[in-house]
Amino acid sequence: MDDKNISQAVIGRLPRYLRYLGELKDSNVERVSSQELSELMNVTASQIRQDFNNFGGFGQQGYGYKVNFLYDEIAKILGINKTHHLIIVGAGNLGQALANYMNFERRGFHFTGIFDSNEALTGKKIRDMYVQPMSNLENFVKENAIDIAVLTIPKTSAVKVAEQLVGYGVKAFWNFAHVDLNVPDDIVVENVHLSDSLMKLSYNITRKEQENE
Amino acid sequence: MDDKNISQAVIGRLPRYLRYLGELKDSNVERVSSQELSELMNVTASQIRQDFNNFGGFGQQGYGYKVNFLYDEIAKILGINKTHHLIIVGAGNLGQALANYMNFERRGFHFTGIFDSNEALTGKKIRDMYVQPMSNLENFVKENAIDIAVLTIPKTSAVKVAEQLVGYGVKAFWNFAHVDLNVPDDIVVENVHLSDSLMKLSYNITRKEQENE
DNA sequence: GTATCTTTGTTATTTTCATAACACTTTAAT
DNA sequence: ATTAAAGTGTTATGAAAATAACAAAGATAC
Repeated sequence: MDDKNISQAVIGRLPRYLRYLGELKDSNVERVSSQELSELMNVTASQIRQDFNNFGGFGQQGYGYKVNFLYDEIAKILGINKTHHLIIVGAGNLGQALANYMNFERRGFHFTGIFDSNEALTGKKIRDMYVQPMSNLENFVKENAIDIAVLTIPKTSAVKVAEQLVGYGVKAFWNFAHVDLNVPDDIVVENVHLSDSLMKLSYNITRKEQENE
Repeated sequence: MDDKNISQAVIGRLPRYLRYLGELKDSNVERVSSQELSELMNVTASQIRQDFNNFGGFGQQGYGYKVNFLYDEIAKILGINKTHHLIIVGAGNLGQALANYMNFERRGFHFTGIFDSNEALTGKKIRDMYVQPMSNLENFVKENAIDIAVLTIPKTSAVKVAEQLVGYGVKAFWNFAHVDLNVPDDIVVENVHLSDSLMKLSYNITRKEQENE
């Protein structure tokens, strides 16, 4: 498994492969060819083989891929096995929803705390956890070796809070705030800009409408 | 504004341009060059000029771009001015959060209804709206000319519900269900697969960790 | 066991996307 | 007015990504 430098385009496709492989697994399918998978997923077989080969090739010529093995390998690449400690910063609508909705534990993320600057929320029970005030943040992050922060706070405070969290030792952000974080290069940021996504939808609707004229 | 065939790569960058231009606007900046914008946004000036030129070019040589004008043009391209009618299907954690959190109205989306198959939720007040049972769906969509459905239901029901909604006249989906919808080509789908995003984060953390060894 | 078929891994080609280069236009300075 | 500087639109080049092609490996059938 040589990890030279895989493009984010490839990485972005891995979770989808994993999803389909999981379904095959659940249906007790033992083997699958790139051809079959390509028809199922609506991508080219060539791309599938290229993608897998970035990591060394998981198949057997003349046979195909063993579903279980392939699934496990991709899961490993994605780091699903590794354990990380995660907090949610911002216990508003979205923060609460993610706390309840995402199954962090099942994905190897230990969800250990949720914080909000609005002290009216302090102590509110969410899932099996109590909202903490921001004044607890520094100690909590340091003591619990938190490496991931989910940012569900307004953009006005996101940049500053992210900088603070980096200072406390956080290594990665799942950023829902609608702003670009200002963090060092060795910090990982995955942005989820929902309003950007909605605008793309808007564009594509408009385009389709124009096409049908 | 000739609309030959703009790549989704370009479209995907437009919302970010819009965001930065909005900030410049708010700071009463009147003009901006591709060079300045490139430094601000951390992209190449060349890419900015190329992107804008897909739509005909909005600047003046030797001067740059007028911030207000450019902002409005990009907003127009993204179809922010158009009005659409939108419902949320699935009033669970995520559905409720989006109802409260997204400012649909400000983006030209008329949010007109929210539905859930769990009848215990029927009548629950969310924002200024009451959760409706799925049995209302068909009539509501047809009578209110709903063109967008936000899907925040489990993947087990998403595919079927989407097919039904297409039958009722829905033209676009903002899909949060972790599954690929099966809809005709003329239907627009924008997927937000949060767990995929989380896996990408996971991968990149693992990668950074390995680099630092 | 041999021959045929399947299907991968990998190399070659094509297409798409990003960057660089530059001619031409406008602005600004003297 | 003339010249220099700034900065776009656009063309040319380079890089990256996707697809196609194919040889080698293994599976299957007889």
